[in-house]
Amino acid sequence: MNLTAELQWRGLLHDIMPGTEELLNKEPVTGYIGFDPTADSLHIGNMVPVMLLVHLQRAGHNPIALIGGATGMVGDPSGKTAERNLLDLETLRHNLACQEKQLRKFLDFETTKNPARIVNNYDWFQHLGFLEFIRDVGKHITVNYMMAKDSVKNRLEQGMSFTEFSYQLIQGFDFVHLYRTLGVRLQMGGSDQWGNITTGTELIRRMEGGEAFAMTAPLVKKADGSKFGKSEGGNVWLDPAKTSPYKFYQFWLNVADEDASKYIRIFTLLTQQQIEALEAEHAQAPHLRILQKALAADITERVHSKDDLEQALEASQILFGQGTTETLQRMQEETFLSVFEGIPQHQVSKAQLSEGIDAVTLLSEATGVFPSRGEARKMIQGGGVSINKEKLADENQRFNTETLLNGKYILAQKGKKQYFLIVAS
RNA sequence: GGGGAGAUACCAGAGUGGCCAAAUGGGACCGACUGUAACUCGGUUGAGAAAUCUUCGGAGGUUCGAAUCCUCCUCUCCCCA
Repeated sequence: MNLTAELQWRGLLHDIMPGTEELLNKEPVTGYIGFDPTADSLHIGNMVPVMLLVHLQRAGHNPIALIGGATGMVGDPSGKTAERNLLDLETLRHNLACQEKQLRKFLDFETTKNPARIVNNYDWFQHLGFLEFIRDVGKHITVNYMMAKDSVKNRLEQGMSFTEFSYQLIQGFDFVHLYRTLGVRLQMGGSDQWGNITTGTELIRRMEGGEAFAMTAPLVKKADGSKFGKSEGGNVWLDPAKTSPYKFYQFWLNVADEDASKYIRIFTLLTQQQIEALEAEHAQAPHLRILQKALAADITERVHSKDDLEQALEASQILFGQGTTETLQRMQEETFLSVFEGIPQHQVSKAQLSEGIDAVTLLSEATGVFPSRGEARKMIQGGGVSINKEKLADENQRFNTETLLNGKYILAQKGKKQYFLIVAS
């Protein structure tokens, strides 16, 4: 199956420039996608462009991931309703390094045939002077053309700085530079990047008399129309320090059926046959969440590791399976810790505990699980709190060292899904 | 440069001297149902056991009493030039 057909059935194809498909079918093409260093980790939304590169490489083409050391200094106005804050250089550099490390996990840099590459546009922008740039690049694009882009048009009312206005030229010149130096003829990205990408192909036509192509993936949304990639705590990050593998796994496990079908196509490399088989199986017994489990397992293993996946599975089993106070008590400390590695931890002093402590104080003042006593009390009264998997009926119930699992831990639970580990020390 | 409108809790948005810890909607969290769903329904959403205390852009003031009135400051938006 060729690349465009593959992307098509996976729901990864939104817009494609005429001639792109023909080019891809004819010869190996070098294509790139830019990543914006706004944070020190990629999040799952960034996995869409990552998958585009993965598919590009699997189809025998040459993928390049561009990290935006220069573009990150300016700030992409696409999809933004207000002017962005600039990042300082140090943050930027740190973010770039972190993202690069993550990108390396998904692409094959070792193959001799069509190895992936990473480039940083700061490398070619740092020595390019402003006069030189507006003379050599800016001369080829009219302000009228630039204003017609949605990213600019949408901001005309509220205003936008010259800095952000010029963003598309910077990104457009990346394309020119890569066209010249590495023979890049394709740029991909999210659908919000279409405007920036076409400024690039336009520049290539005018500056080089060359032809370059574009392809974008749709913006991923949830079935209910809300934004994809957020969980209670905010973004779902690839960095295990920001989103633990357990939480990461749980995020995917909890997606709606409709979304699971969609996401498994987008984020995994399972074949159409495999996916359809899973869907058929899922339809037989939706409560087993076959699709969600397959999706969560596949992506957790690829983003983190097999070990991380196994621990996430084990933790999920204990937390949501038949886990009782007894099973918790029987667990070895080592297993216990590895299972609960990803959940938030709070400290309590052993001395305080051995004197005996009531539930409200334990969960608020002593540990900070709840920000105030009132909130802890209300939640307990509402039947929303469990200790060591046992529902707390009385806010005045007292605890002491007897409560500790393995002589050290208390497992607190707010609602069904939010766990907190209280460590006595 | 001229004229006008406004700033209220996570967001939107009422309230224009006491009955206001502040309507209503959304969001968030909890509960019931369920598939660790969706839908629906119920509860909670400044702190405190309570008395009470701290909140309505900021600083002062008037008043027995201020989100509400006055003064100054900061910021935002709209219209005209």
